[in-house]
Amino acid sequence: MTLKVFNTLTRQKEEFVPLVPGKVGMYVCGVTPYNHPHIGNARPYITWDVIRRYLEHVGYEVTHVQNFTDIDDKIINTAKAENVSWDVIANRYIAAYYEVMDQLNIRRAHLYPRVSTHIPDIIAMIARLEEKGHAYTVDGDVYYRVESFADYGKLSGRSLEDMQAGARVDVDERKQHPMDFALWKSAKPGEPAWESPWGPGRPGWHIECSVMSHKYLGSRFDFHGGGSDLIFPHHENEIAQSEAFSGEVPFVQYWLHNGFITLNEEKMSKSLGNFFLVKEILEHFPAEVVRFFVLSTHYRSPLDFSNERLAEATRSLERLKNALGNLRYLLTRAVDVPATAEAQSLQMATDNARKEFAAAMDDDFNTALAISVLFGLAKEINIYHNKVVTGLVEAEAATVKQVMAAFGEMAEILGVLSGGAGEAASGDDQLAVALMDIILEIRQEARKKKDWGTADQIRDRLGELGIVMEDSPQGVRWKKR
RNA sequence: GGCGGCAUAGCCAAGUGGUAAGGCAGAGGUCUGCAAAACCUCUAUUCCCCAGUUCAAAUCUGGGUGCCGCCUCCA
Repeated sequence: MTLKVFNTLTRQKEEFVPLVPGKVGMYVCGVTPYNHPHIGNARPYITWDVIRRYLEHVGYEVTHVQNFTDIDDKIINTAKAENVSWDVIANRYIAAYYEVMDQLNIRRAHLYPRVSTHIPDIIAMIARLEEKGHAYTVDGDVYYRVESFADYGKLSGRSLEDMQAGARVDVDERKQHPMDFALWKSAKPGEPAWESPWGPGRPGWHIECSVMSHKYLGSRFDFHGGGSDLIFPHHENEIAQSEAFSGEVPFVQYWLHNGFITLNEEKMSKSLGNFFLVKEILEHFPAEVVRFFVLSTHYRSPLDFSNERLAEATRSLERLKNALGNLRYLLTRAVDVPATAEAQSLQMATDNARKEFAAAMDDDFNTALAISVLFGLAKEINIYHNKVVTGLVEAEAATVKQVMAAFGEMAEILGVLSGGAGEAASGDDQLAVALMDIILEIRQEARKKKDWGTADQIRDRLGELGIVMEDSPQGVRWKKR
């Protein structure tokens, strides 16, 4: 099985070959921390988290770098409005970023470089670009000369002529070409500024990613990702900067871009004002459901957000949770007996699921298909569980453990159904379990006496607390919703 | 105007040449004090429309329609 990824640069799926065997370098464009992240912001990070988990699962040593654009107009404006320093805003929303992304079970990147701590590196790269004739200075501003880079437009598939024709913005007359973009912006009064050979100022937007990816991943690396709105101009400009700077081509082996989250079929964005903050969503839905919802569609497809869809994802995920619950139950009942035909059949289904799951992920990280594999395995688990519960067969320990391991492994790659493998109860849980035992005992006695009123009252009241009761011929089981 | 993407059942969604995965919702059944969960069965002769290529097309080609995105800060 070989991993294939869709490369935006070539517009086709390509076999993944790492630059250095066994290692992967990935750079993911991070946020500008001037506000709380919305669900659209979260999509790329969930996506790249799963990509990283899968790459690590198949044995790569991954270095994941993700920046924070902590110097920017929007941050400066927000700071002005609140009458605080820019770094207060940046730090506040970086903390907010970590908080919700942690809740979403997104593994932290290895490095989170910030613009403000890389000014000397940025100045050095701009100076070098100027030396090589790719940049020019006008009144303390430094611009990248797009006409000096022959491949300009190769990522977004447009030529400089096309773009001139479609230009909708007022062109700065001082620029040599309308598409020339700022590498260094001279400081206006009251703005945060750093000393430079061109006078006090701050970096333009695009240069940071070229600088930081180069510094931490080298002049060439494997993956670069972000939302598809970054293709132009941000990533196009990065290519122009990085390749002109190092002379090494291509700077990035595989460009991967995720589709947008939409709201009523329209792109969700802060500038349009149609967004849901992650922290608000997490007040109403478990983080796991949000993750599952995002992964239930291929990362390149648009994904329409709504409460209805999240509710649907909740019910859908419930099915997998129930199967996992059944598997845990089987584990408590499992005995060392020779594998029955039923156990062998489950083993086979598990082996197949593993293979199909890997095949799905190998095909450009098709999580939607991978999830369907999990549903297929859940059904097999439930069938076996039914046979055990009805006393048809005994739960065979080796098989059950094997299924648990496989199910846990797949769930772990997706980052859902945490605690996939049998986990020990914590102190609080043990107390809860003991209390539940007592309550269930009382209820069972009531049921024996056909005192349905009491039995149902207990079930209803616990139901209000989110505890679901399931009666079966073998006794009662309960779970938290 | 330029560039790119998408259109599959009530809803969501996989599927890039071999005869429509999966989930949600719905119907019937098994189990059950009732419920829940689970299992079984059913729910698209058909993949926006038209034409073409092919033994064979949801999948390829051409045309049309509709929707979305980028070209300006944006994940």
